[in-house]
Amino acid sequence: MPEKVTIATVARHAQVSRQTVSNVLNSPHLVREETRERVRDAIATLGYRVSQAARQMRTGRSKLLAARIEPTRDGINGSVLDRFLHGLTETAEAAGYRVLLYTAGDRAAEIAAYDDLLGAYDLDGFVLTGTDHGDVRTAWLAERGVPFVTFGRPWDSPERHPWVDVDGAAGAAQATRHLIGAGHRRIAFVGWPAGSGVGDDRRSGWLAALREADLPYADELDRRTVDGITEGAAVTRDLLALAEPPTALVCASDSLAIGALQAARTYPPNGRDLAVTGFDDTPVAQAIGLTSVSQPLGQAAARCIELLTALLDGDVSGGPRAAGQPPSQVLLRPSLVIRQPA
Amino acid sequence: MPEKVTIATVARHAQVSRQTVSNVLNSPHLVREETRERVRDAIATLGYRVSQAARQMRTGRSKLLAARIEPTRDGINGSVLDRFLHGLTETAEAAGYRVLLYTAGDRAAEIAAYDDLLGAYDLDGFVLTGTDHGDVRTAWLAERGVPFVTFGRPWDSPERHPWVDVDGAAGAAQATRHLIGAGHRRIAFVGWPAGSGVGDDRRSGWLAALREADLPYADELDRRTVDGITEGAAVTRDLLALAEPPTALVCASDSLAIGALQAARTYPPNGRDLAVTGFDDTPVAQAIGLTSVSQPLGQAAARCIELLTALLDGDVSGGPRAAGQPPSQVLLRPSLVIRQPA
DNA sequence: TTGTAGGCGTTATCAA
DNA sequence: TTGATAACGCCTACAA
Repeated sequence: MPEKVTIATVARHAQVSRQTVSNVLNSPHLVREETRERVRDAIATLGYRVSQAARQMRTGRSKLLAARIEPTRDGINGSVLDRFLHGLTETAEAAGYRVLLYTAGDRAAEIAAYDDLLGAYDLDGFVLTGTDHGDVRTAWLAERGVPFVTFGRPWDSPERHPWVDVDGAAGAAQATRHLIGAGHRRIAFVGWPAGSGVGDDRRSGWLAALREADLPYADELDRRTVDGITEGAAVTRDLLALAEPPTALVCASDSLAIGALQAARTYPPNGRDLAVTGFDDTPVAQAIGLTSVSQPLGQAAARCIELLTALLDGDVSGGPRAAGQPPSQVLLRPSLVIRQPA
Repeated sequence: MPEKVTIATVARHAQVSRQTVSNVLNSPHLVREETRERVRDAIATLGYRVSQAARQMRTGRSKLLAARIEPTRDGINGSVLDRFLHGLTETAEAAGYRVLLYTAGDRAAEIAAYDDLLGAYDLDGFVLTGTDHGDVRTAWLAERGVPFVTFGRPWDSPERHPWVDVDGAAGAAQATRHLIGAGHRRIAFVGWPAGSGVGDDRRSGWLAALREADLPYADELDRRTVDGITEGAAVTRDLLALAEPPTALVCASDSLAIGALQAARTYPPNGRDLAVTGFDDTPVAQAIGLTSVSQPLGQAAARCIELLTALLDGDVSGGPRAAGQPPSQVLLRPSLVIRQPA
């Protein structure tokens, strides 16, 4: 059984003191080049790796970040988080961090999870997803000076913290313009109940594009419902039954869009032609040839890590954030993936 | 700024020595009940949590498990891993473990990741996914006595290690029987190139069900291709062009099944009726009303954690596994989700 | 430029 | 039943 390789093993092997090895690791400029090389050789041949546990005890930094993995709700939108997580892990690795997973049924459980993770593993920071109005989580973390970034804007509270988000309004506007360009004049919006930051944002893009093209706003074409395939189908049947039905739909999610397509295809007696766009470019959209707004999730994840590590490096103490530098915000532009229904 | 609560703080508060607090935590039976209560009160009021880092230095156990998050390959099958990971995290939490994520482009990178994770974070164990023939990863881990479980059977090598898997043959057989029950007599199989353990397994279920029903095997109905929508469509067009085309298809994945459906719908001149079953019950299947074989992923994840923690508890030393108890294997039965195409 | 001493929070060992 | 002591591997002073 091979002996555990510590900093002492390396020191012995390279004929230097333990401290010199530590210097090579943390402040290489202090060590003479020749010595440095010798130590690096020893490290390589012995396969030494610093023990994060031991380092953490001295420095208080664990090089661990946390992210939540949600219970695949809808199933369709689930893959969004999946791709985001993958990007997060990849970028974090490059920055010398690891991502720890946690689950939480509700906000209270999530805060309990923070407490546990912080206490037991001394996490360096958090990446929160799915912000909503009056998010209690950010308040809790900010209060304790825990570094964090959110993927999603803080929708109301003026709390200032770093965040990354995708411009949903721009995405919806692109989709709407695409439909207008294809000759549509009556374009409905199917979104989520007012009050959902994300939903309202996307709706505003639809509105803006209509205005831009001098198309009138009609209240009957502005619909809200809970997310889901069946809900999307129900709303669509409603819309198609109007005296002057829309010829195209901008949907706030792929789930709604799929429902819309199904409803249109089976609308009595022989189905109805209806152009539909979705949101999130999920695998389902890809599979059925649905035009959808694609979020740059890999990029978003990378920017989250960037922001977080910047915070971490400027905040070695772990104490409250220095008031000096303002937190950064990043708004990414989505892109429209145009497809032909298969 | 609140002082950091350590075992010493608790000891002072409860008027005992540090060691007694440690005993309350790890060997409560050694401590008199009255003292125990006092210490527990102190722990609660102070909000003390043991520092995993410090504990790890003494015990060598990190309470950390690792799992790989794959780059959403196909997009469609990606969500399978997603759901598995969620189950893993949830069950691990209940067992007092946390899940650390890592990525790896290929097998070599994956082994490098093991090395890093083991060296730096001193991980307690690994959950591997997607085993294939002659998996080098399991050999590497076994050689070093690192505890691990695979989700997926070791397909050839007689290496004995704990694993959890879903009975793909049983799933394919169920799908085939369902089609037979619906009156189909010419049922094709669309799977992956021979040599893929998972693919061969699923194919064998189709074969068995045919035999069971005294249906003849026809070579021309036994197809293999790379996974993907377009590939599935191509194979299906091929099949439909046969002199005696099949009326139903059992597919080894939802991707292939989707391709098959698209090909059938657009088969000249007016499309062709074709019953299709998929595999994995992905969100896409749900969305388009595809009958598919569903894997009990949450259960699989839970069994993985069970097996792994059992290993961990019996293997405190971290050394080679005790030869005494044979590793456990778990084969779960999938279920068929029957749907009507929407 | 390199080496020595001490301590981070915990648990194992041993003594009281 | 409880308490003192040492050690896990590392890093930050400080001294040489």
